[in-house]
Amino acid sequence: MLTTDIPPNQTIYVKNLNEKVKKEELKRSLYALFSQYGRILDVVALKTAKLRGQAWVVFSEVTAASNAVRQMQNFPFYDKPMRIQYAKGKSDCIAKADNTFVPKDKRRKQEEKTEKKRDTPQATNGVRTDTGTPAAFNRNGRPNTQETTAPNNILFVQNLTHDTTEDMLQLLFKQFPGFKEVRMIDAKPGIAFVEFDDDNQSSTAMQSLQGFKITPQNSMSISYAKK
DNA sequence: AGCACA
Repeated sequence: MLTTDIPPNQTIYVKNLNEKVKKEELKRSLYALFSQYGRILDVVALKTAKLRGQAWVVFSEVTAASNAVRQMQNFPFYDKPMRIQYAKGKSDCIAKADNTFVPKDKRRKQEEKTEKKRDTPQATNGVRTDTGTPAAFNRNGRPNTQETTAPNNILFVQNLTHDTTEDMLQLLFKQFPGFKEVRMIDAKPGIAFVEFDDDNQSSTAMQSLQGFKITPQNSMSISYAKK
């Protein structure tokens, strides 16, 4: 059968990643790309011989991971189709929240005595049933700080981190119909122009990605470019 | 291909 023999996990295991991409950029892009499926608690990527080309993305909910596994399967990411599965084990950041974390030197046997689970763990009260939620849904609760610039098929993106690349933005914007290209200016880091075929398509992308957190602390600000 | 927490 397919690679579905691994039980669901709130962490996804992503492989076939482009190994030329630097680790920090890779993590940032994965964060940006997968944020549309839910809250991301951690992204782990190592560049060791054994672990390059792979990454783990930890979601706060299993349902988010499930949607990501299905919907982003084979997504062309830095020119290579992503292969996504559930992770085999539990991420450390989850184990720490669980109180089941054991430092790495003691992991030779994880034989657990199947001790009684408490009925009231702390973080299972807000289960979200987001099946069928469309992709590229941004859940920042901020009001729309709409500029008064007239609609334009070209968008003006601000508040990017200075190491944001055209490739990273392309990954985000090309999900929307009518996408043409991303342009950045070396002399002006932190901003970008994104072109669509027409005003309606640019507007749709703008509304979906407005305030999108490109990192946990940087939200993109999008307006129409001036003519 | 490769399942870790530099």
